[in-house]
Amino acid sequence: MEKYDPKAIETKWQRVWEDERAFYVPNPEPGAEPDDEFYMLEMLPYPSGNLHMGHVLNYTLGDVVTHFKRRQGLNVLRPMGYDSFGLPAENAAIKEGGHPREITERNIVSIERQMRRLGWAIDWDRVIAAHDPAYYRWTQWLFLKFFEKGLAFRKEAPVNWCPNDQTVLANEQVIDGRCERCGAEVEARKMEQWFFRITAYADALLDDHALLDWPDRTITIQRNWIGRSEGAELLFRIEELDVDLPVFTTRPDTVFGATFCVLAPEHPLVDRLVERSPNADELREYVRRSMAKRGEIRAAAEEKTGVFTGLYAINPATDEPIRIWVADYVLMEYGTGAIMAVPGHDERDGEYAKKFGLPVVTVIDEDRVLVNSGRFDGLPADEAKKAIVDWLGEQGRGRPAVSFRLRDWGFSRQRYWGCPIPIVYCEQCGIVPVPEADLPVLLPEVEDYRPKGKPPLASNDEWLHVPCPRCGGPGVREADTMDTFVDSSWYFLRYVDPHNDGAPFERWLVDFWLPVDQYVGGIDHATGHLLYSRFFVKVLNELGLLGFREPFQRLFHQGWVRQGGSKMSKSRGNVTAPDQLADMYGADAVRLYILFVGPADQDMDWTEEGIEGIGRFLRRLWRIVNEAAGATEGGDGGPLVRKAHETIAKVTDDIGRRFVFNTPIAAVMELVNELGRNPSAPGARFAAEAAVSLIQPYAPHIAEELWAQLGHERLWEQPWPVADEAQLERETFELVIQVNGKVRDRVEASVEESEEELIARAKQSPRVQAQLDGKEIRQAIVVPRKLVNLVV
RNA sequence: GCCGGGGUGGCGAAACUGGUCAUACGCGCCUGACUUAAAAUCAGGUGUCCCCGCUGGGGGCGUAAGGGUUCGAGUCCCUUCCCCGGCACCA
Repeated sequence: MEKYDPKAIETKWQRVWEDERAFYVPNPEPGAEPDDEFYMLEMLPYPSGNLHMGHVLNYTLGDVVTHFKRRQGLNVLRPMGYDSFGLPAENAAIKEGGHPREITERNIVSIERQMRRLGWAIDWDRVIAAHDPAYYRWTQWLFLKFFEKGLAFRKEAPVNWCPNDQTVLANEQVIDGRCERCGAEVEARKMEQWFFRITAYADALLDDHALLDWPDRTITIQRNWIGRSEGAELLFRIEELDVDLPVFTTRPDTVFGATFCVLAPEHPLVDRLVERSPNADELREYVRRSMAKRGEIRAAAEEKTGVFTGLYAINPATDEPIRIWVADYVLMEYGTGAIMAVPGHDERDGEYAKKFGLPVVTVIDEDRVLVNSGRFDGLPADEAKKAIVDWLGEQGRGRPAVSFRLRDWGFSRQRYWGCPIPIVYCEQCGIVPVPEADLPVLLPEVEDYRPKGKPPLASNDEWLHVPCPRCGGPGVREADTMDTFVDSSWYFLRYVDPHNDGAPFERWLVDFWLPVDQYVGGIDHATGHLLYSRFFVKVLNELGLLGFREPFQRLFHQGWVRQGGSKMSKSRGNVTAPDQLADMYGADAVRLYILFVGPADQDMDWTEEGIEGIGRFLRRLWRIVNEAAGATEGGDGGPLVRKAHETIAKVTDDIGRRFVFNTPIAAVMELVNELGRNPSAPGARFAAEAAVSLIQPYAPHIAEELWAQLGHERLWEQPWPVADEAQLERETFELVIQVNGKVRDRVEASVEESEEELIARAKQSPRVQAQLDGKEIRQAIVVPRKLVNLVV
């Protein structure tokens, strides 16, 4: 028997698979109907130079499912790509020199080598990269479709502005309110930006959760993020301005208790209020200061602030004049940017009223019934909501309304390394889309990636100034780039048709493969990528580009693999990179270990303690299977054969139904241990074959080699084993005998025995008799094929 | 504060719909075999307390804490404590 040499075996089989194109998946012939196709997808990596253990967990898990489903006879699409635009490469270029493209492409080469080293079954013909013009051409094309529909648009919105670097910062670049690079305090600034109108899909995004087989917590996170609130919009008349001020409330039942109104400092009516206000100077100063503060700073304020405008609005329920205030605890982004304040029943309003000495009226008593509410007195609060809105509605002073917390998706980035936005600004024509025929708008070369008050792309004058596509007059290109989440909102569609240069994808191909049958990725994308992609698919569906409404049918979140910071890794020194670990123990050991160490959906602190044990297991497997290879075929029945069938059933159920990945490994270990104890028992060969076959999705290299030593070929395409029900059937079982719920004895019993016979046997047990000690048996519970419980 | 997830041996964790002395599988540790020795490998042991006629056998207690439901609870219900994650002036 040769020694187990993981490196040699792994190189050998990886070459065989590549030569045979074992895991390349051709597209169907046109007209093919979806039947046995299965789309397995893991979130694509950002190509940093190195794989980390989180990647290894993510992609090994996907790999196990891929092999499992393939061997169950499904046609499995399992592609890979790179989310290759984005800040890290750009920051590296700024810091160390070089071009973000060179850095990115070097990293892609490196990360792909590491992926191949781990032996993942990937269709490398379908690789895509966000920064490849052949890809981002279609990102731009899709943008144009959204633009035509009015779903991509420009509007003014507050952004993070670093006064020192003269640039807009992404939220991720603001650390504790300061610029991550220079440390200057970041300001809020209003700028015109590009947005996707995701808010128009808020209800669809909520409703279609019903179509998904997703974890509850993810759906809950999305639901909270979208934040649908039902209530009413009520009109508070401001006579001095001759306008009706609309306010949104979820508590129209408390309108009789609305004793003042508050406007956000950004509210469009504020300017007009200032004009009329006796407090104009104070008000103007307050508005100026609040608007320079970012939202988080405002939210963190310990005490509420605000200024009385000196003007009044009419409460539509009481017809009483109430004071109008401007205060920054009211947010312009939510509802109408103005509220009716009900200090008696809203904590925040109450706090405010207390500070400024404003009147407080209680309108709901302890029985949740209305008081001080005129004709509505005595009505239960939940009934009053509708009644009051109806009543105000009849007078034209209110209507039912729904408010969302979800905001439109701002995707302008004043950065270099991203997808250019295909727009030209023309003095005559305004915002003009670049014609489809002129795509892609290639990312221009620039001298300096640092944004200096204008986006880096704008520093290339030659690129920036182009004739207007519509009138031919002087035009200026959009110099912002797109958020990288745009790139990743449709990549899963491109995989099915990655080389198409006439369209982003063929509709029949996406309709054939999608929705994704199993998606695997981190839960950190719950309110980002997973929401954006759903939005994209809904829009593309409406555009007739595809025939489904949801991209990801089933979703699984792998846990976080934490590294560093923990006691363990500090005391143990540096953490080894996955490919180094593969060189030390073999790829199979790394793959097994990351899945064996705990449940895949649970966070873990990375430790290398224990990978030795996997190494031992693989060497033992190698030895024991080699020995069993000499055993004769056949051997029906017997404990070893039964154990093998039980293991087949367990592993199949765990991966297929329960979607758990650590316990199948333990089950195969048990089988191998049993086989090791009985190397020449009947069925040894069968047990060895089962063990090898079952471990193949986890450790495909050693499995393939051992399969060959067992005299077979091409395990990767062998049908997944099926447990023989007949072999699982038992004639006898171990009867557990309990007295008052405590196990007292266990005896062998036949499955044929009746309840009475089992009870009789229980009573006969000497150990039971000792417990009974002459006491009267009041009841006997029998669980068929399991136990008898005697109650005394 | 709100929402979600979780607390099981020295450690990572099993126990899937309440039903086989809870702790499978692995790590670590202990003992033994092989060896001049060590490593590797192999075999055995490893919750806790107690009892006995003590190379064996028996019993009590144990799944964050307390209570409940049940013939039977790690699993279901209630209360409390702790940890992790998300959201957080959203009217």
